[in-house]
Amino acid sequence: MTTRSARTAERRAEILRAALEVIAERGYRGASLAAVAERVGLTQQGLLHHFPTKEALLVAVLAERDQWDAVPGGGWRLDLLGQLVEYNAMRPAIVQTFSALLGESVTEGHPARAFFTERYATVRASMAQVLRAEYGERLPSGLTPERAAPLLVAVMDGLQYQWLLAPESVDMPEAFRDFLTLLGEEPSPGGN
Amino acid sequence: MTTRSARTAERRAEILRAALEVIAERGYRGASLAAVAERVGLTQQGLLHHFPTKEALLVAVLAERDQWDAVPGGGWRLDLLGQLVEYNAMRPAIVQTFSALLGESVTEGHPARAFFTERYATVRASMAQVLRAEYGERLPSGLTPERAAPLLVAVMDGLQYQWLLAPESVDMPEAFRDFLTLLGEEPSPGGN
DNA sequence: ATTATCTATAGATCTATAGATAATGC
DNA sequence: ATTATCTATAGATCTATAGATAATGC
Repeated sequence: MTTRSARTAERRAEILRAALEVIAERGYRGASLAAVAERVGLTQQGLLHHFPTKEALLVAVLAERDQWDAVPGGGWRLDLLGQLVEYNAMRPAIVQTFSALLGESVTEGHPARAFFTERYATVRASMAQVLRAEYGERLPSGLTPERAAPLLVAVMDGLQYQWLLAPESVDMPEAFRDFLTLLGEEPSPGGN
Repeated sequence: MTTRSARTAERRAEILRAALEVIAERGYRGASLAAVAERVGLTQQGLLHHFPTKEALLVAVLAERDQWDAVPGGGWRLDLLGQLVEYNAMRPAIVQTFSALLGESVTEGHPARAFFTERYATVRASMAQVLRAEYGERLPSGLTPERAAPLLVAVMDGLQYQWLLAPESVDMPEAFRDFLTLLGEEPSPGGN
């Protein structure tokens, strides 16, 4: 890696960071190239030197996320998911970016649609594996890992929206732990 | 109600229907007044006679939804929620409109933000009441109705996104019933 | 009279392309 | 030589306002 390409990589990283912020604030459709460029001290045309189209910029943002989510060594363990949610609760900008993109992605012809469709298929399969590793073929509730996985994913996403809209009212990590309890633990024997 | 205002009301209803469709396809930021107008056979300026600004049109769409959700006679019962989800599974356009709007609403200065913030506070409180009516102060899992309510809401929203992105892969009503099982039923005694 | 709708248009944006200039690395 | 960045600009949109005309109801 020459000095030159290292600088390019650095510049691209700056641009991606700025794009992430602007998308969090305005969504992808509302994020103008000029706004992203301004945040890194470039003109809009200067930015287009690094990413030839707006869509290429989005794809790069999404690709970075994918890398970010991949856990070295293979899979998640169930008890680490709670920590992931705690980590997310400290990074509202990232959560907001991807919540906004997910929302937009269900509209027709959105450039992130294929990304999210594939991603959710992968994440459901991966969560099913995590649940199987923890509980075997049946969770305590009787659900199979494949049936429980979409619920696990749905709770994570749904809580993010509620939390973004009312962070003081929704304790996202606590709520997620509650869900894990629901999935795996018996009612406390002394309960009413 | 005079004939005149009845016609006006009809026209407004047509416009709202068209706006719902266009928002489902493009989101609010991507929905142009011209596209909505064209769908009802009006010019963009003709549309603005009925709704003076784009934001006023959005507010009217949201207000209609509120009315639509309100259950006559007060509250939901837990077993009716499953039917609501089944009904939604037959109306992808409406689900898509509100999923797109929810996603956009977390961005800054979005005109639907206050609506969703208030709505979720209300819906959480309402779901807590439903759960209390069904289970009393503790669900079988030991959770209080107030702790379980955000999870119930999160599952409904999260499943909608997964279903919109992959309707063949995600059986939304079934998944929601699974969640109700998780909330309320003991593991089958004969389970492993 | 009032309501509904249209034509014309101002004033902002937005993405992307063309082509020039400055900076960097061999 | 190549890379980074800029100025200039084409070509589409978009929202909203102004003011005219057509249709409707008293």
